[in-house]
Amino acid sequence: MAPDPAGREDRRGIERELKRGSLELIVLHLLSGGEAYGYDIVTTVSDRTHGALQITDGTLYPVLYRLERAGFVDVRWDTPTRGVPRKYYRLTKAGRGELSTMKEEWTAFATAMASLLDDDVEGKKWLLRRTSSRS
Amino acid sequence: MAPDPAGREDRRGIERELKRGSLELIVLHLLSGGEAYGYDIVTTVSDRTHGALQITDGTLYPVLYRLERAGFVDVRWDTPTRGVPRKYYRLTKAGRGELSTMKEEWTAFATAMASLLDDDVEGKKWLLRRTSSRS
DNA sequence: GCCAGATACCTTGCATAACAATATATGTTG
DNA sequence: CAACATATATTGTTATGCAAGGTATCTGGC
Repeated sequence: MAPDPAGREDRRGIERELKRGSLELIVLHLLSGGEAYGYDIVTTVSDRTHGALQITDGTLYPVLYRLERAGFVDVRWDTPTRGVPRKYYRLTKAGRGELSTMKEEWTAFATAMASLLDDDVEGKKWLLRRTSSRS
Repeated sequence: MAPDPAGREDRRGIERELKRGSLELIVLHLLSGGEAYGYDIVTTVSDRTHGALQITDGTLYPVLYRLERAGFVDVRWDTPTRGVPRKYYRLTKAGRGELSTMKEEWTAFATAMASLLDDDVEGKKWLLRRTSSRS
């Protein structure tokens, strides 16, 4: 809305990179609650995460297209006589399988990261491969 | 070590994408335990995560270069009369600040993801923006 | 009727980063 | 001296998030 209040666009956050590979999982997960259309998903993601996660429509539509191509979602056009046409997406069986797989992969990754970061690196030393014994 | 036991390399995993933006954090974190050189970091990452996280040297060196350029690490060449020359990296003050920032960003992201995925999406319905009251 | 803004979809081009492949040089071992 | 491990570096490929632009419909104000 606001055209960027103050200089915050320079916060070249890593967030953009973090989303990589997570968006498909997010969309698949949200669709497991029933069919939905693109514009709704955009706002719902921001909603459910209280703004912590945000995606733009320019990002989402390619994601949906990828999911459709891969056979993970089915598409249905809703073109009412009155009202803007909407494209509804619904999980397929393969989509549920993929959701399950991606969830596991994400959890494994997050777990590995968390254990790495929680690690007290101060105490531990490096592998200390020695080329010559300096003893 | 094992040159890929069975057909698993076709698992065009999302893992590659998940690492996006996390590697710098990982490297900074590991360096907080003291100086280290590139080759060592590669094996240490795999080591500390029990193989769950792996990076190649072709990936790491650009990361280190980026960190150096940004002023987050200092570099020191070690060229012994005997032995392969090594390039040692050490966190700068700015590097510690960045580490702290990235850690927070990563945690915020992971938390948002976790809460989203743990969410019982079945029960919740979509925002249900209605164009016309169908009552 | 007309204009502004919200809704809803779609596409193009750019920047970034992970990685395979490749190259170089040194050290070690048989 | 050949083979392998150590150690650093670069190039080209590829994937994807996103800004920026576009189209079309509906609603409300005047």
